[in-house]
Amino acid sequence: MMTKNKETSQPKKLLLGLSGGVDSTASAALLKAQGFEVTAVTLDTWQEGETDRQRLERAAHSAALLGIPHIILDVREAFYDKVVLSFVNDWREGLTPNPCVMCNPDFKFKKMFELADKLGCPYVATGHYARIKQDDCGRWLYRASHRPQDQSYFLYRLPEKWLERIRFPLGDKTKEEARHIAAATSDPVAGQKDSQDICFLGQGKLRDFLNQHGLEEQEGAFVNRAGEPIGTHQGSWRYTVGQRRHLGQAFGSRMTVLSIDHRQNIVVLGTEEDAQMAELELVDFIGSHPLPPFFEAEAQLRSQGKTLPVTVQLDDDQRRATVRFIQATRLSSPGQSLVLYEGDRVLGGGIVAKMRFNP
RNA sequence: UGGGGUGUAGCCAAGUGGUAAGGCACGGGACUUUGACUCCCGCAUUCGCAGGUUCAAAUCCUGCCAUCCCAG
Repeated sequence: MMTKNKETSQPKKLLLGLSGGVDSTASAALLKAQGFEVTAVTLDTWQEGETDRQRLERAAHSAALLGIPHIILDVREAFYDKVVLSFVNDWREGLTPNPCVMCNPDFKFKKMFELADKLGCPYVATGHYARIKQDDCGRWLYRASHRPQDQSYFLYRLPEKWLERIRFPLGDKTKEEARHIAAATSDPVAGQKDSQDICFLGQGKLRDFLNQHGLEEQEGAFVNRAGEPIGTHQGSWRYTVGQRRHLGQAFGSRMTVLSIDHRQNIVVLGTEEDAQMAELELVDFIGSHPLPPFFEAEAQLRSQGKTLPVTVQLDDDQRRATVRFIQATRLSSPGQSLVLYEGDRVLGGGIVAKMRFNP
């Protein structure tokens, strides 16, 4: 059922990222109903396993049902170079990267804009749950209307110049609404599960993946904060800062990974009290717009994480920031992102570099 | 060898006559476009071994074994 919008004199050409999942399919239907001349693109990013083939087929199927042109873009090599390799390299350097945060600006949207320009599409859209608003300063990324759906955390690194051309049709929708809309288009898509781990891991587990990519595992020492050995670990790559389960060894009580030294293959463990941090340093900071050198904000260390009141001290070049938590909070991990909000508005964010624990 | 202590699941550990807490580890699931975190479920027919007392024993008795400490 397609109601052509009469008011829309010229169709607005738009390139939509169609993954074959619920959200992008619903987006396609919505955008079409809004009078956009939609072309769908599915990025073929990975080669392993059946699941990805099925995903491409579902996307093609949905596009056909909606009667919109569909392009499958083979970007496997670029994806590997840009996203996968830097992911592995980050791990090698002792970081715990968030591939989605980097993939969006550095790869996914980038590729889509390239194609959009080639096709002469002024607009680019995805099924992300986020909004974009404009004020005197320009455009800002906002949280989705429905907080449980909000994915702005993953998008904070999108440059402002792109926001003008981006449309997020699901920004004010709930997951249920999206599911209904998708169901009206394509049953098999609507039945898809939401959950997703790192998209390029396939069936395998993260540790196996890292292993296959050259991060060998070697037994080493668990040490306490004093540096005294208290156990044996299976290889520092198997752990991530903040982890406090599946350590592979019983210590009598819960222990948390406080830090990891991949060079010396040492994993430092502490108690839950040891794992509280009051302050951290961000690098690769990106502000949505120029920000004052010192300000208050709310911070999130995770997409669906708690909102934590903080003060932010920016360096002169606005590339680094010191974030102080009003209340000490459980540690994050180097390589993860901290995103700053003012209400629903995304102020910016950066990559966690150093954390200061409680004495 | 003599004296003392201890032996409960992979680890730690409650439980001293009434029919095996808990934590960690492990397995499974939920949550989730990141790693984690969190949540749920499962996990000793059996308490070093062998006898004995008792309606009833991991808990009492006897013997043996193992292990730790002290003793020159």
